Amino acid sequence: MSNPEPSPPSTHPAPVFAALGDATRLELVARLGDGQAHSIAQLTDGLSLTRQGVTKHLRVLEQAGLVKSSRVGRENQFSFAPEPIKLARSYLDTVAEQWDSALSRLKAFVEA
Amino acid sequence: MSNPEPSPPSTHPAPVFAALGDATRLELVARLGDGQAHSIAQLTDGLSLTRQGVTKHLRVLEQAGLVKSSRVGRENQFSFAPEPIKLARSYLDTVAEQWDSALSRLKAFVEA
DNA sequence: TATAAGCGCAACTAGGAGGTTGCGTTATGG
DNA sequence: CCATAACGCAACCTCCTAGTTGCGCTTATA
Repeated sequence: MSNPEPSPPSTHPAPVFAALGDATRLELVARLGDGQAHSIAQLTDGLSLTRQGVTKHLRVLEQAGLVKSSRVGRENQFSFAPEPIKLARSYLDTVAEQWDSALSRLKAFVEA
Repeated sequence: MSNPEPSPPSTHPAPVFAALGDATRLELVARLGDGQAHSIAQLTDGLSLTRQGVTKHLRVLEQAGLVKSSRVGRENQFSFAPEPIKLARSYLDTVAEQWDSALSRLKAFVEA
């Protein structure tokens, strides 16, 4: 770990959605949403998969920019990073807005 | 098609995110966001993959509830369905809010 | 009534995702 | 200084995904 392609901020939301498209990773994100840093062992606890499995998920989250890691002592501390969440949210906002305005245009056309 | 597991509304956002986690499917969603119904052949046009490939993607979107289909004549008309988008958005809002409140609690703690 | 458009189904392939195990390395702590 | 906790790396496995092709069925249309 510690260098799984820091990957530029990536303006494309698909990888972010893909990273969020897994129940285990959503659970990890939820746990990291407490603002605290957690070690891999901590995050593994309670999840029914091995530490290496968790590590792989964290790597995916990190490549999507949703998580940042820093080695402290013998532990690898992971913490949440909110930027991609905002990106994803604004994308969904765009889609919803496009949909709404398309609908009202259609409605106006029908009523005309 | 016509019956690829209508799948109950599904309150879990992971499948929705997974469906959105693909550039081709995001493109399809964007095209369907115009509020119009489009046939598979229409949606295939301009995408560099076969009709069957597009069909598979549409099936994924349909299982996630993001798209609805109805056979009309010899065409299968697909249209956008906004509910899962709202679900995903509210989930992202929850995460962001959890993050913000956790941060302000930490800040208050430090300043105390 | 042929022909063509639009589709569904099934089989197949290559590659990636999720998951495991085994083993070696580096820090902590008694 | 030695045991152990926390990792990283690599190999491996299974299953799903994205994509293709071939074929046959149904619906429009010239």
